[in-house]
Amino acid sequence: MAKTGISPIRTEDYPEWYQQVVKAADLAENSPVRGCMVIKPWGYGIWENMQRQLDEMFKETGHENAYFPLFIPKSFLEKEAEHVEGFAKECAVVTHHRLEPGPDGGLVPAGELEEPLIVRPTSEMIIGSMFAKWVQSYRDLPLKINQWANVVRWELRTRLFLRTAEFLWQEGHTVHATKEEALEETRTMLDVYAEFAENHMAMPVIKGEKTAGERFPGADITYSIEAMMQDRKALQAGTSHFLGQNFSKAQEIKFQNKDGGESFAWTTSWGVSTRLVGALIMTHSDDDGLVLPPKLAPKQIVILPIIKNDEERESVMEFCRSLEVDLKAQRYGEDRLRILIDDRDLRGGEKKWHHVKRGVPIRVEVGARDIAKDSVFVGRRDQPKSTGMTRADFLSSVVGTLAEIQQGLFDRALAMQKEHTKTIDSFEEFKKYFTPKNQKKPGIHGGFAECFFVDCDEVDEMLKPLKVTPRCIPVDQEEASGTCIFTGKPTTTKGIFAKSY
RNA sequence: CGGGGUGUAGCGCAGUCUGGCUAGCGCACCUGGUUUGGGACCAGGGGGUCGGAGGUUCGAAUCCUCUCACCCCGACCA
Repeated sequence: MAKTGISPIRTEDYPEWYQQVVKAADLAENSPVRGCMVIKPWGYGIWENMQRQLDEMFKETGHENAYFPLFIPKSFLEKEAEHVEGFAKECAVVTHHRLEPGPDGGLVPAGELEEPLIVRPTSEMIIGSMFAKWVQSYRDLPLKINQWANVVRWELRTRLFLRTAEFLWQEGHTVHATKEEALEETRTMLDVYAEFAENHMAMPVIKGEKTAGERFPGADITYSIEAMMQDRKALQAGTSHFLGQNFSKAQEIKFQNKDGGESFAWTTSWGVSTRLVGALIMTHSDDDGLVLPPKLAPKQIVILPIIKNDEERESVMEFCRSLEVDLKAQRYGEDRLRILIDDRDLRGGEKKWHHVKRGVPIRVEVGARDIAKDSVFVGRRDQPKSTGMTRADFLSSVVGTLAEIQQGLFDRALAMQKEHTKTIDSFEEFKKYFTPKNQKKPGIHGGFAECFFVDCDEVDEMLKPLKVTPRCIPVDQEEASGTCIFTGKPTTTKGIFAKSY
């Protein structure tokens, strides 16, 4: 049997496979602080590419970046009732501002704060308080702000990238004069996220509206993009909220309109987080480790010099450096090609596996034999075999190859999503779909179920024992009517159901 | 926060039930050599006081008490 880069493999133990991929690819590790992770250079490099590409899309849709404080006065959070209820249980609270030597050595908190500060779990309240000052007239609208920040949600159970107590994200916050405009903004940003997921991450997603039970605390409408991971579970990869006037009323974000009257504004918020890195891992990676879509790979091509002895060292390195120069002169998408020459003093096989496990899309091996023929030996992460080709052919085809890999990853993921999405018309069939064959060792089962349903508490209760949740009500669906498979009531709503992260 | 489990070298583990040689093994690491188009081999070497505190004992990784951390399953969640 062929040796795999990762053990266990996906079908043996998916959660453990995930952890091993993160480790083998050197993306992140647990920190001394419970639930918090250290993002290592290779993992952070992926995030930086996501940031840069998303940021550009935000700017193109008329947003500006700003930065607001990490701390939120407790009283601010208390203003919007649903919002408080949603986040209160997972807030980190700062109550002191000084440490003093204690009686038994060590340090003890001193200087109690008059009002405790909350470490932001999200910034609607602190940003809204500033927006209230910034918005006076209809001429100040729309106000479209984004911030790149860290937030803290004191989760009980964490997993690297997928759910950590502290995570990095962007949060967009906008203010509009009319409901229609705010709704349009909410949907525009949902489209931006879907576009980023599909065209940059090569991850197919379903755009849809959240059910009442899954809505953001304080929102009137929450939209999300949902992706299928390789274990067929759903991952919410981004959300866009229409907040109605709930927050503007709680925070007095109001403006004078054209006829001199005063109106409450309409607000939105939307965000994606470092969870996307987790999504990327679980969408594309295989039993040999990480597989990266070229658009997001920190290095798209690694050049591996094969040096047998000191005599040939200089000529091989010379060839590699000139290859690097010629590659860097080319662009894939907006970016110059990102190249690494790995000249570490390691054995060839070991070095190759290092980059396989880290998901580098293309490896180029260059030894004296290749140089004599003016050729290179090229390996693709998405294919098992390497092939020799002339240096010129490689240089002229490489950008096309990257595009082909990017598209191939998307196609493969889409095929997987389609294969495991099933239309289901009875609760019996639904239960069967989501019940693993072997209860003790569930393994990979189920997928997405597409069903007619009525969004109500009764359905939520029926779903609980199955550990299945409504993921979303897809926005791109044809009008049709049917019967709710849970309640038997007539309905025109179709939803996607799945087990989820 | 409820149920279960685990803490022994950087990582993975054995030893704990039945207390007793200098606390072992694999991988990784360092040195020397042989190798080198593929995740090497041989030899030598460094590194741990057994999660923490207290207790029992002539003697504790091993027994007792307390405590901390992590993992899995629930509940909660981007």
